[in-house]
Amino acid sequence: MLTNSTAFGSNRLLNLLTDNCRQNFLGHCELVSINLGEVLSNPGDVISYVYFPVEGIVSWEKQISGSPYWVVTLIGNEGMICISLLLGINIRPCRAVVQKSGFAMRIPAAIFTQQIELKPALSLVLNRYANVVYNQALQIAACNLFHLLERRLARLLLMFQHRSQSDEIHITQDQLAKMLGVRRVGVTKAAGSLQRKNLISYIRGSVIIHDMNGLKAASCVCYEADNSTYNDMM
Amino acid sequence: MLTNSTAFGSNRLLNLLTDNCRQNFLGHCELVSINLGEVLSNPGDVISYVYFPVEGIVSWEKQISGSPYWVVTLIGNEGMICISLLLGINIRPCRAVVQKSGFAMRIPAAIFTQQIELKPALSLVLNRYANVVYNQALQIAACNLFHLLERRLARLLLMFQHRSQSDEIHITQDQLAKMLGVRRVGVTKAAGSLQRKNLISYIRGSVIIHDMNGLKAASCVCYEADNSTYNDMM
DNA sequence: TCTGTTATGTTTGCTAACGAACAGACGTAT
DNA sequence: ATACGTCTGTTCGTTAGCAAACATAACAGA
Repeated sequence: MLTNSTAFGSNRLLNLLTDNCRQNFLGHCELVSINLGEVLSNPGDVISYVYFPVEGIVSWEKQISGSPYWVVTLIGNEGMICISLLLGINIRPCRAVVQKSGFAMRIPAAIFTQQIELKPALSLVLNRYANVVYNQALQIAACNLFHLLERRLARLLLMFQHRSQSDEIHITQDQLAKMLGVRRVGVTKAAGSLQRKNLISYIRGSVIIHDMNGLKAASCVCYEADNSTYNDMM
Repeated sequence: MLTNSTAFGSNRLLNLLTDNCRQNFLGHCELVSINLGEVLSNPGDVISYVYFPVEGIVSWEKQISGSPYWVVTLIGNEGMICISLLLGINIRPCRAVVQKSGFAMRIPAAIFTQQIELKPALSLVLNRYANVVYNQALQIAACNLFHLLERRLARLLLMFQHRSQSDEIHITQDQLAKMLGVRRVGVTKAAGSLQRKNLISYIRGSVIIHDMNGLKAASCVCYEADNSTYNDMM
């Protein structure tokens, strides 16, 4: 039983609960390490565990017939995987892949469902988060429709930074391209442009953010919009 | 008190309830006419009523800062407006505009919340629909990212047809363009192409679908994908 | 019938992003 | 050291869709 999570960081959703409620919930959780490349969720699978990251980053990826996977959002210690269980749906809708190693609290699906029913405070918090997730989906839908690649790339980099609290992101242009649903060449061009503006620099497999405010200005409104939605709701 | 809704058509979500449960729920509803252009929901407003269309079509529209409104989905008698109340969120996230006149059952927000808590069967059905709505959002996000305008237009026309059970759609190219988040000229071009393939024809303010199967083939996978999601879940 | 408004058609030039292919630079393992 | 795989840079030709402007056609009301 885990009573102290500070040694591994903590999950911001669970932090919104009262100490009592959180401790009780954590008693049903297990701390697991999540490792780069690990797949926590496969679309169509029955949900066995719900994850609350406390460190590291997980990508939430959608695939539609005839197209590759692309990243809907990144999930760090501000969120959870997967919310659909809140609605009583026990089938995973998306793929979740670890993009930065770390740790997560995980809880068996059945116990999670039980806890939701027992603890109104818990479902209150998580319902609000579910609403954030829906709004994020609408935001990225609009973003895909209206915003240029360079801005979308800037947005994605900021999302990484925000969730890792680090200015260095270990990722290749090819991976970024797949996340954004575009060609690698497109990312090379956009990243080159951001570098020329002295906002970022990169070498083989890692991107360094030099000017966060500049990058915010170069990104689309969606980064700030998502953050606002989260802060307003939670 | 409404005990018989057949005279006005019915709502497919409510039809999934047992007769008893539905009759009881409808007792709290009021049948109202919804008229072309009427705005049922404005983003940011407090939710006063929840609507269950029984006839007609409502568009669910999102706006992000710096860009115009575009249509996330169309809602007919297969759906409801707005689901966020299911999660206890009483602020409207999107704009809802009547695109085809008809009727809807409406229920005050407070009573709706009460009913949800009282009737597990009701919340079961609506939770499933909420999941459909989330998946639709992901689908349109991918659609905006990967699919060509002509296919997206075909998709939208099929969505209209499906919800109105009519091959004639009263709408201008300019309105279709706004819905899709593109220029009117783009729609003129795409619609011209669909017409040349003998799938549709159109005159001043109305589009007629001549070959539904051909139009399905010309549309993107998203139309069928959304229908499958709905049918699998409900 | 005339006139103003709305809907559709078409053009020109431009840009973002695509697909495909290739070259060089950097690591790492043998 | 060499060889191989991976990552990044660059090119060429193509296309979808943008922005703006203008032309035609249909309808509605005075």
